Amino acid sequence: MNPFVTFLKHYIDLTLMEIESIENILEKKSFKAGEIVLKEKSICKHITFLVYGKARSYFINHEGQEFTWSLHFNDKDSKFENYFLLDYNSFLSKSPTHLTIEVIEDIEVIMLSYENLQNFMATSLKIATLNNRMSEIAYQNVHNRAFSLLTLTAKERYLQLLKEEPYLLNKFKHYLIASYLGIAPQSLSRLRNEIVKS
Amino acid sequence: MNPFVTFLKHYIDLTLMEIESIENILEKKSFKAGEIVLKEKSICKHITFLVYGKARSYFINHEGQEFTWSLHFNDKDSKFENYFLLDYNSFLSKSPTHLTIEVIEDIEVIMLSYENLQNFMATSLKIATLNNRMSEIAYQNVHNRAFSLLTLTAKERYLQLLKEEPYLLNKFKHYLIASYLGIAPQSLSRLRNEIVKS
DNA sequence: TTTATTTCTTCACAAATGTGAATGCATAGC
DNA sequence: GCTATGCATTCACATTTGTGAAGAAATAAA
Repeated sequence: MNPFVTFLKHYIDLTLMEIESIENILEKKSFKAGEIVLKEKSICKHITFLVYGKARSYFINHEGQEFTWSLHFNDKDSKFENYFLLDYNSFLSKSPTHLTIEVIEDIEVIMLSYENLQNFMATSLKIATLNNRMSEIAYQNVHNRAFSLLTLTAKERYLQLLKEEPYLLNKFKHYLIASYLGIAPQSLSRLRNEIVKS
Repeated sequence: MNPFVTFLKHYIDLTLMEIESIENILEKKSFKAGEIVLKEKSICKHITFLVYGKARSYFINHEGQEFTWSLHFNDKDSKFENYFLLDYNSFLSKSPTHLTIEVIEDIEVIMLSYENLQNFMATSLKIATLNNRMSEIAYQNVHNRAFSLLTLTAKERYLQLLKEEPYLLNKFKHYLIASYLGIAPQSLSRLRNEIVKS
């Protein structure tokens, strides 16, 4: 079965007919390391589900500094947000995205276009509910992210990461982890050093 | 007409019958300055629409420090998030909230319970779509908040506030603005001073 | 108006984080 | 096994932001 459909079935019961309809509108695609899946200022027109490989999304500020928004991979540790290569904001409002999504290790993805999703939702309340549920989960993720950034120091954010997604440290370069935490790589080194000593 | 219904009509067309059904499940309520509308660790069971007055939601960390999550009021300048006194996160997942919502100036609100909303959505695709749309907007707000916190310095966040919601400075005490920006009141003073001089 | 209370600002100093350079370490390619 | 390259760490120093205390300004109370 299509891996994206398998994923969906964790969230909703689907009949065989529904599964077939969904599979008909999904598109499989591959990207090589270094390729750009979504480009800043473009409009995010697909929900892109990651089947294997690694990617990251990042934001570039006016000084050219990069800030990692999320890290993507698909394995037993993956959380909801790790599977999806998209800017929900741009996708929903058709506004130009601030994010760039870049492939770190060759990936295979399954894409679902905005139009196909809308058409499909119009025919099925069940799918509309699923979409609802997915945007709720996306909401909770970004809510937690904002909370951490507002209320925690860099050290506390690193300790939180150690506790809640320690596997990231093996999967991604430390300078990406640092950028994900919103700090300089040197600061991450310093924090790691302090924590080992204490 | 019920002010909440008036608000909803900016987002969706409603028949007279739908309006009547909605008005039947809405509840008007008042709170005095200093009262708590939503308490930390409780579950947020209502969408609470602010008709008049002022309130704020905040988070308390393990050291007792308060961080203002949002500021609430209802006038010509209000943005979507200013109208609603709720923790969408807790509301959607029925998890205990980390937020406290406190009245700053006597308020009147209109409350819609989770159960009533669910029942209503089940009978009307239109309302389900509206709910969808509202959670999308909520998503975009929190996304922007997280983006600012990740990529901007305190000074840049203050300049952004000056540009995008300058009216907050007249409506709320500066120590609340500071806490909303995630900085100490003294740091806000310093930034204001620097900006005047430059 | 006078006084009391709260908020805002300023200052000096402390703590956290950023920055650039130097070094060490690991890995890939030769 | 050797070398080149990229990454991680460490250090010294700069910058930003936090903190506590004091005074000024605004607001509320008397």
